[in-house]
Order: sequence, then structure tokens, then C-alpha cells
Amino acid sequence: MFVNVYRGRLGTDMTEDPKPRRRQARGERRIAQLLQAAADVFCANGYTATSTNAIAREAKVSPGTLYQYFPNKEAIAIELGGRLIHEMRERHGQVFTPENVALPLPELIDAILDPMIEFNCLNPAFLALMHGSEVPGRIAEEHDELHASLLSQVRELIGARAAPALPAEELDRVADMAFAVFKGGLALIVAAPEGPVRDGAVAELKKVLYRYLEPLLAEEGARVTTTPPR
Amino acid sequence: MFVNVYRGRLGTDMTEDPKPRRRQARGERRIAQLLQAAADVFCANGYTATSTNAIAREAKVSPGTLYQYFPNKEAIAIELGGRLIHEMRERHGQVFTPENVALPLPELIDAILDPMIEFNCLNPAFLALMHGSEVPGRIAEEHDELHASLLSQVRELIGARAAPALPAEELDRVADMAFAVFKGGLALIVAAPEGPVRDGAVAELKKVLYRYLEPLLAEEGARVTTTPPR
Amino acid sequence: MFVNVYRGRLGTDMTEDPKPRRRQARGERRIAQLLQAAADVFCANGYTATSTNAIAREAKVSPGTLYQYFPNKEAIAIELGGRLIHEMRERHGQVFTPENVALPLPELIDAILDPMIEFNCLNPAFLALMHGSEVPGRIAEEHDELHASLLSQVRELIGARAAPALPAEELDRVADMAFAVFKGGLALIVAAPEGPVRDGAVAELKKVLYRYLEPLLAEEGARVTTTPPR
Amino acid sequence: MFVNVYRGRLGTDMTEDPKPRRRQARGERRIAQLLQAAADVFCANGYTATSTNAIAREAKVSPGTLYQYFPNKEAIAIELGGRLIHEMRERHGQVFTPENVALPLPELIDAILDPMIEFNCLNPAFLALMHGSEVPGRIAEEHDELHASLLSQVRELIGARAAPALPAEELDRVADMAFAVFKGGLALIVAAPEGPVRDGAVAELKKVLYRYLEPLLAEEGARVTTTPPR
DNA sequence: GATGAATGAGGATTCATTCAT
DNA sequence: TATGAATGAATCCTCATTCAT
Repeated sequence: MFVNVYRGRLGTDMTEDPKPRRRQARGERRIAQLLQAAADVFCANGYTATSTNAIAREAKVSPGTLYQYFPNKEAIAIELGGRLIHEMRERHGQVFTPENVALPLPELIDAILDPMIEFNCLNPAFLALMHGSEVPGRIAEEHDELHASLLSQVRELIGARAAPALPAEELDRVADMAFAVFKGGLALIVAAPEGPVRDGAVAELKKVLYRYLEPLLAEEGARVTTTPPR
Repeated sequence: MFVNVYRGRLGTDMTEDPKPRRRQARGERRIAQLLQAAADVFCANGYTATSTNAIAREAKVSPGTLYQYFPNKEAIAIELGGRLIHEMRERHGQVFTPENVALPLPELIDAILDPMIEFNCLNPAFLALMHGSEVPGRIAEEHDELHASLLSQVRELIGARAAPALPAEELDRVADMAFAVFKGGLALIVAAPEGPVRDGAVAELKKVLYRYLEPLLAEEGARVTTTPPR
Repeated sequence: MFVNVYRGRLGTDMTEDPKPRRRQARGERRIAQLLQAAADVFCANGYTATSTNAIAREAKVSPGTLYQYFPNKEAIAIELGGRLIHEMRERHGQVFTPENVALPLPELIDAILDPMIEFNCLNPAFLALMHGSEVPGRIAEEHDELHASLLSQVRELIGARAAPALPAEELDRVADMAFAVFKGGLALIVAAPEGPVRDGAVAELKKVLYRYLEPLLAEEGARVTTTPPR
Repeated sequence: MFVNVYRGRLGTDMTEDPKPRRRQARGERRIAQLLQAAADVFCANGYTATSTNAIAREAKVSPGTLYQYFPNKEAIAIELGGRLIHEMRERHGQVFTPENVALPLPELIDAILDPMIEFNCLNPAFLALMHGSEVPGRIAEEHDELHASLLSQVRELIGARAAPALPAEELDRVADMAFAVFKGGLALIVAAPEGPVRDGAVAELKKVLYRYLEPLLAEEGARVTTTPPR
């Protein structure tokens, strides 16, 4: 049996006869174990340089077992990437929400960045997989979708708060750049050692974004009288 | 014969007997041709996924010929990376210069970013090679040196102009983040199609950096009464 | 898994869980099969001219299988040579024994030559591997050790029985030459077709050695009143 | 122009126009130079492990030049082996001569062994090439011819002097073994450092052969009242 | 399902040989 | 002729994938 569709958190689905459920539970555990191993090895060596045997070894199963759950190497990356993207989406992907729109800029930045950063620090494989050319087509596609979705939300958010006169073209430019800059800073943050160094970097990235976006969203800022971060 | 020392632009040296000169010129051409092919294929597929045969094919030579000039795949990456880093350093690496220190912030940003951006747009392989874990040790080292050198220059530059009271620790944080943010923006710029889109992205990145750094370098800015970009 | 220690005749060890035992037994069979194939091909073509693919083909396995058991070609030769040398040593290497010292010369010669000859006729790869410059360093070393060990035993043996007045230098010369001459005759014997021709050659070689050594060991010969061979 | 026929010592052939002669002389020098280089490298690495490029390098010419004189690697070995065999034959191969037949055994042994040994010490490539399986077919053939020729002469020699009652079969055995033993001793001698050690080994080998053959040739020995060596 | 040995196509690298200069 | 760069088939070796147990 092979999986390439995300089916919610392990075993959270309802009913079904007890035997199959056991089976499925065991299967899900195997899959989780394999994906965890894959995540670790991808992080360490990159996708291309990672051999399926290395993943199996890391997961402490035989290569044959690995292929019982995944038809090939790409499928592992796709499933892993898919799950991460899904989780990202489910848990931290709703950037453009009514609450967020109303927030003063510093709080808005916190609301968006903090879960994103936390997620990436917890799942370094996400960045590892989302790193361009080494990775097979389908992941890249899913990643592009996530990217596009986040981007369009950022656009909406900014659009909802910026001066209404702001031309769409510029809005796009700003959103693109804000996101690109965020990714640059995120890389630094993830690479930093947990602790004050990382926290300092986070604060710094927020400053960058605040200062960049503040002039655009000036009126809003005026309305709610924010204090800039630190 | 295998090269790993950069020897200036091809054939700029005079002297030497006529035959060897021809030979050497041909050799240099071959090497350039192979490195160009390697750059293209590395960009397309990443280092690990690139086979030497693919490089040879791209360069329209036989595998044997490739190995007449490079002892192995890593050596190709090292030479390519070395040349790019060297050129980067020679031509655009001097960020902390007397002239730059004196420049108003917007001009300073132009002076630093423009050549860097131009270089990376012209040599996308540079970014491809400088991308983390897929790449052999020595390049990574050279890259780290370049990185460290640029970073320390950025630090010096900022240090030379920021309020003298600025604690060293914060200075480091700022320099690190400015550089990280620059890299994030650079990726967007390089990915953008040449033309107004890219130019817009460049302008946007400069805005980000200006707004981020301006408060830090306020006095200098006051002294020379700059006008912020756009 | 790769082996380079001789572990006694296959599977003579007891204990261990049933599954692994099967596995190990299969592994040992594979190794034996591969070494046999290697021996055959080395004999036919020499070490250098033998390709690992040729060995795999001879063993009727795929190249990948070969590399599951040996990390490279040299390792095959080393393991093969090591096993042969070991067996040689274990079974026929004890030339200088109390019994031998006491034997009349013709019986002494029989006692030493017969097992040596039998071993080499059964294992022609031994001579093939022990042939000079074509062979990797470590085998040559092990061979040299075996050679030195045999030689010193021959020296001791002769020394123990020759006139005590015999200068050490001459003893060395005699032992060296007796061994060299033996190797020359051995090559003829191994090349001869099994049967009376080979047997005749064996008898002839014994005559050579008897006549060469008899004058040296005269007293002993006198004491025990031997009859010279044939 | 390419050679694979032996054409006498360099340039010893008669007349022809001056230019071609020059040419030919130069060609012969090249060939000699290449063969010398080949001999050296074959000695050091064995035939199979020797690359044509290595020979060219050793001869300080380009690979192209080598192929101007020899069509392939085997041809080099064949020509080298052929020349050595030829020289061996011409200068030391006449073992069965009227003078030799009449010689007392020790002098006979000297007369045969000394030039043979000298030749092999001077031309170690001879033994290197004559070493079994690593070498292409045609050399082996020529070598076999030389071998057969020497062997038959040894047979004739022994036959001419042994008791007339000696059965042909035994004569063959004796000749074969005497030759085999000689080759064994020769290997020791060639490997020995020039000087007293080697001389000692030579004397020892002669002793072996004398003692082996003396009983067979007893009458002759009686007739001419030799003194055995040393 | 699990295991790990087996497979074989593919990638890195060498070297006998050819060819443009 | 001499040169040495170029060629490409053949080697060594790896690894994604399959299969017998």
C-alpha cells in the first residue's frame, strides 16, 4: 500500500473495523517514521545526494520495507513536502484574516511571522525541500502553490490597509519584496542557534519589515497609534 | 593539465613561444567552454544531480576531453566557484572603501548593490553553487570566506557611520540581517525577467535597506542631507 | 558486508539465531562462489587484466552483488590470497617440526614437498597471485611474509642437520637456492597434466633436491642409512 | 612507418639512397628509444598495467609519435620480446655446439649458464615479458618457440652424453626439469643485488645442476676427469 | 508485512587510439 | 614527422528498485 495523499493527522479518521484500523495505524506509524528519517537525511545531505537506502537505514527498516510504503524516492519527498505544506497551510497559512487586518502593524507582523518562524525552526526539512533546483517537479509545484497562496494573502492584506490610491503594480512589488526579504531573514533565523541569538535575529527581521511597510500603511498606523517594535 | 588558479582574463598574458601559446590559448578556451557548460547545467539541475557526461555533452566534447582538464567533478565546481568568487571579489568585493564611507546612504546602497546585482544576474551559477549542502567542501569554504569578508566589510561600514554608542553586538545583528535580507531580495531579482520588473524589484530592495538602515545612520544622513530613493 | 579475515571452513561455527545463520551461510556461499570465480579468472588473465565485471559474470551474479561483498577489486585479491596463504600456512606450512628434523633426507623431502605440491596443483590461483608486480601491495606483503616464514624454516631445518661448521652465510645461500629451485620445479609440475607426467616431474624434482642437499647433510644421511629416491 | 619484423641490429643493412637511410636511421633510433622505455615500464609495472601514454612519457615523446612506429600496445611488446628473443638466440642460444658437447660437465654448465645469466641480468624485461598470463598471445608463442628450441638443445646435449641406454622419456624429464630448475634459480639471481650475493647464487645454482646431472653423465665425467665446481 | 540480498542501468573515470595542427 | 588534444568504448563502482524467503 502506498500513500501520496495527505490524510489528516495519523489515525484521526473515524470508524472502520478494528483489524484494518490496527493495520492502518501501524502503517501510518511506519510512514511517519520513514518521513521523519527522510526529513533528517534530506536536511543533512540535500534531496539528490540522499539515497533511499540511507533513509531506510536512518528509519531502521530495510529498503524493501521503505518500498512497501513509497513507490520511489520522489514520492517520499512529495509526501513529506505535501505534509509539511499542508501543516503549514492548516496551522499558519491564514495570514489574511479579519483579526489580522485590524491589527496595528507591529502586532500584525508578530501574528504572521511568529508561527511561520516557529514552524520552520521546528521543521528545517521544509526549507531544505523548498530549495530550488535539486528537487523534482511535483514538490516544486506544490511549493509554488503555497507560495502563491501566501503571496496573494500578503497582497490582500497590504492592499486592505494601504492607501487606496496605491497602484496594483506597486502593491505586487511590495508584497513580493516583503516576502522575499522575509525568506532571506528566515534563513538566517533558522541557521542561528536557538536562544538569544535567534531571538535577536527575529526581532531584527521584524524591524526590517516594520520600517519597510510602515510608510505604506501610514494612515492605518496613525489611526491606531502603534509603537514600533523595540 | 588542470587549473585551479585564476589567471586573469583569458590570454591577457603576453610572451612565451608561439606554439605553446596557441596550445595554451586553445586550452584556456576549452576550460572556459567547459566551465560555461558546467555553469549552465549546475544552474539547471544543481551540483549533485549534474553528471560529468552531461557537462561534456553540453560543452559538445567527449567525457575524455573533460577529464583532460579537470580531474573530477568536484574540481570543476571548485574551479568555477573559485573563478566566480575571485571575480566577485576583484570587481565588486570592495564594499568598505573611503569613497563609500563618505557617501550619502542612498548612493552608498547604489554603490554596493548595483555591481553585486549585476554580477549575480550575469552569473546565475554563482547563486546556484552557493546553495548549501549539495556542494563540495572546498567551494563552501571559499564561499564562507567571501561571505565572511563581505559581512565584515558591511559591519565596518555600518560601524563607521552609525552612532558611536551602538553596541558591537547590535552592530553584528544589523549587518547580518542586512546581508540576509539582501540575499533574499537578490534571489527575487535574479529570478525576475530582465526589464522593468527586475528594475522595480531592485528599487524595492533598495528601499527596504534604506528604511532599515536610515535610522541607524541618522546623523550622517542629517549631515549630508540626502533625499531617500524615490 | 565485507570480509577480510579468514574464519575457518565455512559455517563450522554453531550458535546464533536461525535466520541470521541462514543469511550468513548464504553470504559465505556467495563469497566462496565469488572467490572461486575470481581465482579462475585471475588464473586465466592475470590480476590486472581481470575486470570485476568479468568476475561477476564468471560467478553468474551481477556486478552489484559482487560489490555487496567486496569493496573493490583489490579486496577480492587480498581476500583470496589471504585465504590461500592462510590455508597453506595452517595445513602445510609447518616444515620445521620435530618429526621432520629426525627424518632421513628422502622422507624429509617427501614430507615437505608433497603437501606443498598438492596444494599448488589444487589451487593454481596461488601461484597466479604470487606473481610479482601485477598484484596489489597487501597481497605481495602477505606473500612475502609466507615466503620469509617458509624460508626461515628451511634454513632452520638445514641448519639443524648440516655439519655444525657450516657458515651461516652459506646456509642462507643453500636455503635460498633450494627454495628457488623448488619454485622452478613446482611451476613445471603444476603446468604438467595430471597423471604419470606430473608424477614423473615430482620424482625428478625430488631427485634434484636430494642430490643438492645430500652432501650437506651427509652425516645425518649416514646415521640413518637412507636410500636415495629411485 | 611501422615495424613488427626484426630487421637486424640498427642500420646494419646495406646501401640505399642517403636520405631514406637517414630517415631510417632516425626511425630506428626512435624505435630503440621507445622499446627501451617500454622495457623499463614493463619491468616496473608489468605489461597489462602499463599504458601506452606511460611508455611515450618515459621515452619523452608524444603518444602520437609512438603510434607512428607501432600500431598498438601489443605490437610494442611483440617487437620488444622479439628483439630480446632474437638477441638471446643469436648470442647465447647455441647451447648444443660441438665444443660444448666435448666439455667436462662443470665447464659445460659454465658455458651455458654464464651467457644466459648475463643476458637476463642485463635485460630484466626479458623475464618480465616471459611471465605467463599477463602477456598477449603472440609473444607467448615466440617465447614458446625459444623455450622449445633451448629445451631440445638441452635434450640433445644430455642425450649426447648420457648413457646410451637412457630411455628417451627419462631424458625428456631430465631436460625439462633441469631447465625448470634453471629458471627458478635464474629468478633468484636476477633479483639478487649485483656483487658477491649474486655471484654466490650463481655458484650455488651451478652446484645444483652439477649434482643433478653428474650421475647421469657419469661416464663422460669419468672420461674427462672433471673436478666438480668448488 | 518485513527482510536484506540481488539486480542492472547509469555515472565517474581511464586509456588505447586518432586526428588536426 | 612530431605534437598533444580529442575521442569513446570499457572500467570501476553506486544506488534506485525488485524479489525470494
